Amino acid sequence: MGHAGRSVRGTLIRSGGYRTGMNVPDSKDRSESDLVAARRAKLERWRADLGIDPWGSRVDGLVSLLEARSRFDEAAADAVDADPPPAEDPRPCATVAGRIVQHRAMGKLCFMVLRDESGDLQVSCSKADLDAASFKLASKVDYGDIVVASGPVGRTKRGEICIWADRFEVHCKSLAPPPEKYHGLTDAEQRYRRRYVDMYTTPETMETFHRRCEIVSATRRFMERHGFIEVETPMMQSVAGGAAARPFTTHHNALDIDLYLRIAPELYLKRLLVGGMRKVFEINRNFRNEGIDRRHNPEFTMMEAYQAFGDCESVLELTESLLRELAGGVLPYGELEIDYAKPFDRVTHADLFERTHGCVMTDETAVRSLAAAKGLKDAATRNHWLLVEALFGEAEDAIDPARPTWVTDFPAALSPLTRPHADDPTLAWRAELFIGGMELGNFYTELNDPDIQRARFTDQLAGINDEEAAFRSLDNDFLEALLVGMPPAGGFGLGIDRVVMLMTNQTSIRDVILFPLLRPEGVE
RNA sequence: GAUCGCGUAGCUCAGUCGGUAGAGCAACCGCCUUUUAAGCGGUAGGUCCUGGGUUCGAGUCCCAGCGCGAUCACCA
Repeated sequence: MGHAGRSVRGTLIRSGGYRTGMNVPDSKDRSESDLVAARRAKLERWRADLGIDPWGSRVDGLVSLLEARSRFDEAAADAVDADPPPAEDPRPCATVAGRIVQHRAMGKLCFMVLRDESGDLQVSCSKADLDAASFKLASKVDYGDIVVASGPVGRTKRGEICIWADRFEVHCKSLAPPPEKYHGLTDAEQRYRRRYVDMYTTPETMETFHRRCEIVSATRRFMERHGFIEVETPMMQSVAGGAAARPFTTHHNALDIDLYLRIAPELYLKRLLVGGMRKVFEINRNFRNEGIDRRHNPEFTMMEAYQAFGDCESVLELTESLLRELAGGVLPYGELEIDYAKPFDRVTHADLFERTHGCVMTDETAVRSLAAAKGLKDAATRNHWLLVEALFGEAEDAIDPARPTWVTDFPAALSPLTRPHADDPTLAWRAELFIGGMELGNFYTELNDPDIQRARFTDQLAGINDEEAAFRSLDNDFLEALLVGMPPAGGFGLGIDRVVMLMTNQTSIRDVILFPLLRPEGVE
C-alpha cells in the first residue's frame, strides 16, 4: 500500500470523527452502557458549563498521600479549632493527586477518599473554601476520576485526618463504570483481565506487586554484594537448550529461520564462564509451552547464576542465605508456618525414594515391578531411570511442605548437564529445593568435561520421539565452548515467581504475575 | 487431557418445588456544612454465558459448547 493512500484515509477518519468534538466515534455502536454515556455527558457538561479540560496537565509539587498524612500536626489542628481561631492558619499544606475511591456529597460540604500507591487519604471540600466552579466539580466527581487537591492538612469533627481543599481539579475523567465500591472486583477472571482495575480497587494487589519489586531488587543487591554481575543472554534461540520443556516457536523473516523462545538461559551463561566471567547471574523470563495451573505460567521469571570455582554446595548455601535474608524469619504460607531461619532440611534423592516407595531406586527389577503396580505405561520397557523419575513425583509429595528441604544427589541419568560423583557415576552433584510443596529450583556442580557432555547430549537425543526431535538438537556451539574450556563451577536456577509467592503468601502464581496468560477475549 | 464447581443489571450477590426477573452499591433527578460502605425521597437499568432439547410454561431440568476456578494428569 502506498503512502498517499494511507494518509488520505487517515485524514478522512480524523475529520469525520474527532474534529466535531461531539461524542467520539461510535460510542453507541460499541454498545457502551448507559453508565458510560452518563459519564461522557458529564464530561461534556464540565467542558461547556465550567470550562474545564477533564484530561489534566502537568502538576508540580505533588506529594504522596502517605506523605501528606504524615504532615498532620495535632497542635496546629487544635489551634484551628480554638475560639477564637488564630489569625494565620498554622496547619501545614500539601498538594496531592489520587483516584477517587469514595465520595460523599452533602450539600455545601463534600468528602472524598483519594487513593494512590502509598495509601488512602480523605479530601474534604467546603463550599466556603473553594470557588464556585471547583466546588461544583468536587461535589459531582465520580468514583474512579483522578483529581488533584491542595490545602491544609487538618482533621474533621470526627477526627479523620484530611486535606481541607482550597484547590480542586479533575485531571482525568474516568469513563468506565467502576466496580462496587466496597467489595471491589472479586471475580478472579476479571481481576486478571482488568488488572488495572484490580490494582486500584484491591490494595492487597498493589501491596503484593510492590513487595515483588522489593524482592527482585533485594535479590539483585544480594547477588551483587556477593560479587555476581548481571548479564542478558538471548531469549530467542535456534536450539532450545538448558532444560527439558516444549518451547514456543517463532520466525525471523530476514534470516528466514525458525527460532525458539528460550526455556532456560543456561547454555549461554556457561559460555560466559568460558569467556572469563567469574560470577554471573540473569533475572529474566523463560517460556515453556506447557500446562497452566496454580504454580505454572507459560512465561515465568527465573534467576540463573553461575559461580566459577564453586560447586553445588556453594550455590546451595548462597541460595539458602538469600532466602533467609528475604524472609527474615518465619512466614505464613496458606495453612503453613515456614521457618527460613533454621538450616533447611536435607535428604538424598535415594533416601527419599526408598522412604516413600520402600524400594531402592538403583534396583531396576524392583523399580519396574513398582512402576507396573502403579500402572505406569511401558513399565517393562521404558528406561529404568525415567521410571525412577516418574515415581519420584510421589516422593516429592512426602516432603514436609512446612520445612524448606534440599533433595540432593539426583540420579546422573536424569541430570545431563551435571557433573557425576567421582566415586559413584550413577549419582550427580545436583540438588532441588522444595518449599511449601513447590519446587523452587535446581542446583548443580556443572559438567565441564566436553566429552562426557557430548555423550550425554547424544544419549539423550537417541531416546526421543519426532516431536521432541523437532526442537531438541545438539548445541554444537556449546560443545565447542566446552572444548575451549569452562572452569569448574556451581550453578543454579531459582524460580522468582515462586519465591515471591512464598514471601507474599500467595498460593496462585497468577497473583504474583501482573498479567498472567488467559485465553484472549474481546480481541478484534 | 480428565473430573468437579461457577457463569443472573456496570459491580457484589439473592432467586425456594419449573409459574410475571430481585436487593445493595454505582448511575440519573431532588434535599442536606462534619461524612466514614453517609443518609432520605424519586427514576431508570436484564442476550439470566451461547446453542439445542424436555414442558402448557425454563434463570431453574437435560444435552452440547465457551470462559473462569479447583483438583488430578502432563511438565530431565
